[in-house]
Amino acid sequence: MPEGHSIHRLARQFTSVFTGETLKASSPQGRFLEGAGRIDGSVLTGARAHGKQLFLEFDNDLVMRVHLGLYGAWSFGGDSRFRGASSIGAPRRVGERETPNDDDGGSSYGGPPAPVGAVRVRLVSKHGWADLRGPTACEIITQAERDAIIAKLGPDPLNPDSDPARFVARVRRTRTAVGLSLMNQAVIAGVGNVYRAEVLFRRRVHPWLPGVALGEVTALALWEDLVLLMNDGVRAGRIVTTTPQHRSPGSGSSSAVPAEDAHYVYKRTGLECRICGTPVAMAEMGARKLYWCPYCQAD
DNA sequence: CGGTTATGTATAG
DNA sequence: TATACCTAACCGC
Repeated sequence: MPEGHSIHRLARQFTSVFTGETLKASSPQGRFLEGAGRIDGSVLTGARAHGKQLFLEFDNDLVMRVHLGLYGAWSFGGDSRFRGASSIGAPRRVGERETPNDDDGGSSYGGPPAPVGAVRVRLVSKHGWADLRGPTACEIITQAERDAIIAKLGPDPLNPDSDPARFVARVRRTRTAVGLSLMNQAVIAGVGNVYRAEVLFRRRVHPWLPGVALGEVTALALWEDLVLLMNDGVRAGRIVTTTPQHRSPGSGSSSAVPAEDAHYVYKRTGLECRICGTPVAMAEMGARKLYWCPYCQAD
């Protein structure tokens, strides 16, 4: 999936290319005909993200809520305003970055192409288009319903208004393993399986440590590191958690780091830890694969 | 071409 | 805990 950084990139993309535009909405796949009809012809007034939830807001006071789930993705195309990422969502390879727009970048735009694959929703302005495939959730809701959904989520490290103390108190109140709480969107919103494994490694926290045994300083350090990592993810369009001294020489900005150098432990089972050389371990936690270094993250 | 896999979550039992 | 959801890339045959 798309962890929180991808959803915030989408909010930014929709804000920059579609806000203020009248949108034609359709469902080529046919599974969102009614919902598309309720926003068809409306003006997008804004887009925002909280955790992995994307909210597109329209001038008829309706809100389109999208959750990409495990394999949802948006693709974009259009005139020169649409230059940049043409696809944001489910990555298909480790360390993958978003696919660049291979359009010629000219100002010509003759309308969207024939839909390819199962397009749940297609939004079209006079400048470009957006296609949504494979979301786990896509629905039209009211602003009150949107507020209720956000209220149930924990603080989002990518939201500057988030209160770190809420996360610190919540994670330390329960005996639940820290590795599980990081995946609980009611505890902290936007963290997924990659950021979970990587931030625990970077802060040298044993994944099975009960929350009550996590020090306040360490809990805050997890939060602060996620703020750093996820904001970098928003900038780069991919998850890179390694620092330059732990990568092969020569790679510059995080967007240029080779995929095999992007992570410390995620999907590196059996490979040597970049710090100590111990083979990286893997186990199931919360029905997801968890990766960690048994030496650097000893309990 | 079929089986596997995935950065996720809801629901059933 | 298990399964369903439902999409596309990758891998081995």
